Amino acid sequence: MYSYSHPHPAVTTDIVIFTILEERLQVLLIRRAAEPFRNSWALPGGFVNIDEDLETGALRELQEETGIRDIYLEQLYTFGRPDRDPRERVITVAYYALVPIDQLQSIEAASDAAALAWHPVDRLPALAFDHGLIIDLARQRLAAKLDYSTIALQFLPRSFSLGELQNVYEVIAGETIDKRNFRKRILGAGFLVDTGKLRRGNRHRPARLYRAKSPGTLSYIR
Amino acid sequence: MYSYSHPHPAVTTDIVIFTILEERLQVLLIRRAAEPFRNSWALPGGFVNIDEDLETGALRELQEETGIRDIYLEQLYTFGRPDRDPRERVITVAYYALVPIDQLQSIEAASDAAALAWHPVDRLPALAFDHGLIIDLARQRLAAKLDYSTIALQFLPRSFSLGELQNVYEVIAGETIDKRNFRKRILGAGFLVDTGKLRRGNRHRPARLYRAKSPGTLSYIR
DNA sequence: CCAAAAGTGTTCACCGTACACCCATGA
DNA sequence: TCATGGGTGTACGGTGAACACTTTTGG
Repeated sequence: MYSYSHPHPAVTTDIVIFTILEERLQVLLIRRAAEPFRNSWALPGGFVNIDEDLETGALRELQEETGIRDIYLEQLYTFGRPDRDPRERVITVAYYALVPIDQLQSIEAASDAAALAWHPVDRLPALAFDHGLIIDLARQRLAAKLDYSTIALQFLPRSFSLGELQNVYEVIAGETIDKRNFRKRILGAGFLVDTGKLRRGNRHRPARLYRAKSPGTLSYIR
Repeated sequence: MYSYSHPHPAVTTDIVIFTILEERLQVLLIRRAAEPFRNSWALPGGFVNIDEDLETGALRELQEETGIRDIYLEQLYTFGRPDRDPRERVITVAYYALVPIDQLQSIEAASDAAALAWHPVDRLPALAFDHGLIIDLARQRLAAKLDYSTIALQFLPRSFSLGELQNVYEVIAGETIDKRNFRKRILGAGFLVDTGKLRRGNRHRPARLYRAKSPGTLSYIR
């Protein structure tokens, strides 16, 4: 069954990095400096080291190319069409990651690439390889997970208002939600706790701040 | 980013092949003839050819090792811990497949391996590599998909009774279901059509036979 | 005082769940 | 005639959806 005689393909990880910026779901892309697809936009990613776990490799690429650390990361799907890279056989294990909106500044600071930019997922430029497919699948997965998990919390700082959380839902689902129903559903689910604090300083009524009951952990609903 | 200098890992596909047999969810395993894990049971699978799509490779392994063709196949997850194979770095793209109960006989006939056997998922023998983890994840995915898709139909012949379908649900979920509620829910979902035929020849009242409205296609509910 | 977001309840339709008996057949 | 699975309806509680006004603040 197993032998050493087979030619081995290259294996990479690519990461679809989402955030919410300017009321839109956006993806972090890197402009390619080399052929093929020179000057096209592409997902951050790269080769998996020979002694490195797949997820570790994805985290390393994330850190090296964008400076991002300690964020939610999940394996998405593995893409392996033989013709997806014109140079050699490259199989890519795609991941997706979510960046909290309060950590956006730190990205440009830490990354050596000035070629990084956020792009709204509904207005993507021409993309290298099959990265368009990958982003599309990631978007579907993210939208599906909104309904039955606490994944939306990964976009927000430790404490946040219900209005901010509702905004995350609306932007990803692409539709507005009734405020009263949303609050009933979210508070009824029981994974938020009231911090007792208020967000003041806006020119309107202050919002109660909540935090996740188990921060960092993904919970499932129903 | 991409270069030819990196050492490339081996890439395999492994397939968790499910069926329902003797009122139990079972997995098809192959007894290993070679080291490592000689004489342990393992998932069918093998190397991806260098010019072959991942799914094509999985289908080919399925055919070669078990004789099975034309069944439901879906990518599950990619496992890549550096130590998962003691010989060299092997990344495996795991798939799962569902064999209809009316195709079980054809398997032993077509496979050259007398070392193939069905094992109930809740009574598995010692398994090679991380194949225990893979089966466990596949089982979770299958159980989850029961609730929101028509995947259960993949275990049944073209036409089947509601009792047979209910049995599939019960065996996979591991719990009994109220018959009237089940029938209301399934028929209400609208993806079955009455064939008008009856299954006779048992020593009890004949059952109406149904078939999928779109056979082969997976539909989603809600 | 005004603009802007926060906060709050009720009604109704629908759906999942609990629950028990008769039917048709072959042996 | 009897054992076996097939087939059927109703009542109830919970949940998701629709819907509008008052509150609090900063400028």
